[in-house]
Amino acid sequence: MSRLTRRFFDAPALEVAPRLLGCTLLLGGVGGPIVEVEAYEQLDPASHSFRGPTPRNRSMFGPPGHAYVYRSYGVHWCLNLVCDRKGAGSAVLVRAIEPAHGVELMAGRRGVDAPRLLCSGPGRLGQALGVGPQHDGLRLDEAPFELRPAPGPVSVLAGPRIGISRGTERHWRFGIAGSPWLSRRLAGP
DNA sequence: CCAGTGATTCTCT
DNA sequence: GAGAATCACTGGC
Repeated sequence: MSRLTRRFFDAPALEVAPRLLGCTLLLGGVGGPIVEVEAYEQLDPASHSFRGPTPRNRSMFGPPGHAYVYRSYGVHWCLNLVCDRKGAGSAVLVRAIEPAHGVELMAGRRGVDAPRLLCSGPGRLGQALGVGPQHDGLRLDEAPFELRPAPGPVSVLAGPRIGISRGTERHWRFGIAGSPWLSRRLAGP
């Protein structure tokens, strides 16, 4: 793990999540700027790590700067970026990116052409980038992953996380204000 | 709005 | 080990 990547992710997911917005995420050269994320911490009833390590979530308890990939609803592969020091059970769910690189490949994998339907949502994004169980636990600073810093500051909005039944009072979903690529709109200030 | 989807995890024997 | 509930979603009504 490179020093830079280690330092970037060695913080609670709640801190790392907004800093990821605007950073370009690629898998096999396919991807684009991250526009929407959610933070999950261990002391968080909505988090997979809430009840401690299990076979599925073990990557969440591994070193920061690695991927945690899980299968959702028996269908979708969703991508998380592990944060904080070893054992913290802290990660950021990547919910949406702007389809910028490999758009044709994304469209082929997704079976749709509409750009809005390629990467807007964690399941869609996983399918578009070709995320699978083979990526669970991989480092984010080497192939097939690539993570580039944001070119400049972005305007961040926060709101409740999507699709959870507990921990809904925590407004730990973050998105770039006004981005047309969000999976759902975020309320303004 | 709600059905499909199948692994994961909890609870009770 | 078996039965049941839950689920960080999507797509089609």
